[in-house]
Amino acid sequence: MPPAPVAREKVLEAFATILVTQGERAATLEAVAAQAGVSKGGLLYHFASKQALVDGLLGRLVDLAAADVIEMRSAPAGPVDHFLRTSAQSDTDFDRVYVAVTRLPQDTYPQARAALDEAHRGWQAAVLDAVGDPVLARAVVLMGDGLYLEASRTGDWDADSRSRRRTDAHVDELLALVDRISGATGAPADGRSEGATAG
Amino acid sequence: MPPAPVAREKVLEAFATILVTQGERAATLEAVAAQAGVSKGGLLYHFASKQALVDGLLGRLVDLAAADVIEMRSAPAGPVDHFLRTSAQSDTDFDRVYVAVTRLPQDTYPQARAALDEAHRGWQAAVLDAVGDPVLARAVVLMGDGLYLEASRTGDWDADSRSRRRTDAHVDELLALVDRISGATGAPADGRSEGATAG
DNA sequence: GTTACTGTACCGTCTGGACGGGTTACTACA
DNA sequence: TGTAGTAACCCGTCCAGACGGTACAGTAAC
Repeated sequence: MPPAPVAREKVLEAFATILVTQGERAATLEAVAAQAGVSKGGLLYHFASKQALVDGLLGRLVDLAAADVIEMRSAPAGPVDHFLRTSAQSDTDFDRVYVAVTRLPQDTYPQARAALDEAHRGWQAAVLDAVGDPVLARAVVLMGDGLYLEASRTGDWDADSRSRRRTDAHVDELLALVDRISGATGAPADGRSEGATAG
Repeated sequence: MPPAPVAREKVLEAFATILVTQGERAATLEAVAAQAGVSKGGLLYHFASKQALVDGLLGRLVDLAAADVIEMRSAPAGPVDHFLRTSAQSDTDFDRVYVAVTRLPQDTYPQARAALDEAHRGWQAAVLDAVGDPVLARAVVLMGDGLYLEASRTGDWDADSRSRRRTDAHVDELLALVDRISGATGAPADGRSEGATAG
């Protein structure tokens, strides 16, 4: 086997990072290559065009989203806890890629919208199974999106998460709120959403 | 008085529209001028540089945000109703400008983050006054952001809002949910958030 | 005469993409 | 063991076009 294509992963990661921190404008092939520590020619070897680069990022998103839903459903503290807690983070691969795709123009890349919708369907279904009520499930998913947006505003995308604890406390309160509602509205189907909310 | 500077408004509106529909990349001076029906020279007459154009958009955002908070606080159905309902829309000036600024790279334009934060503070305060509970207020504002993100994904930015009714129904359910919680948690301070939620 | 533009022409820089190398890892055959 | 071949991986450079911005001459309303 020839040398493992290490550049491909690095390029995708760099693309997402630049999209999030500096925006679509700054995400040029050269800038991405430089961030990845790869030459421009090396980048173009793996992704023959910018469209191919975007497609690669979208593929990565659907993979990570599928993995995230599986992780959600088997999370010890329940899907809701896992979902909201990770939504508030900004230091994992998945968060970075998700927000990166959010920054892409949805009109120019219709597949970006499709990928985001697919991720949402997975979340929605998992949360619904946990809380029972469709309206509450929708509210939870919306709050998750709000947390993503908040995290993307607040920044901290490469710093070593100094403000994590503060954000986590806020999420704890939200989880407690969801627990109260879900307890009052109807019995949860299977998700143990009251496990580790640290009241 | 010489002819009113009508081009200035059109340029700002065009800038926001292109940012939302086609992204930061496509928002070149020439493209903005063309979308506004103005010559490039005419655009540069009002905004001497791209930075000035961005500043103009940010100024417009803070103005519209301030007006929106006032409108919220005097809305017949209460601040929460007004907030969530307008968050789900995508056909008003304010929504377009808000999402447009969201699309700007926050690292490159720090004032964009400041403007967005200012808007959030206004919303948060108004919602808090209405629902009483800080955690619930935070949840509502997060849901509003989620609705903005959803609207920016779903599109409908220049179509004449065919799917408005469907979206509105979903918001009705969310408002009913918020009413139930706010009733159970504590008495609202002054906002009549149970007025027109169409239960 | 000032304000509010239109229109064209131009400059320096950056961008996506093409292209021609070059290195590494593995296989084929003797 | 040697050695030739192949293919995946990656580098560095080049170019036409687009970009932000400048300049300037002209037009029309007030």
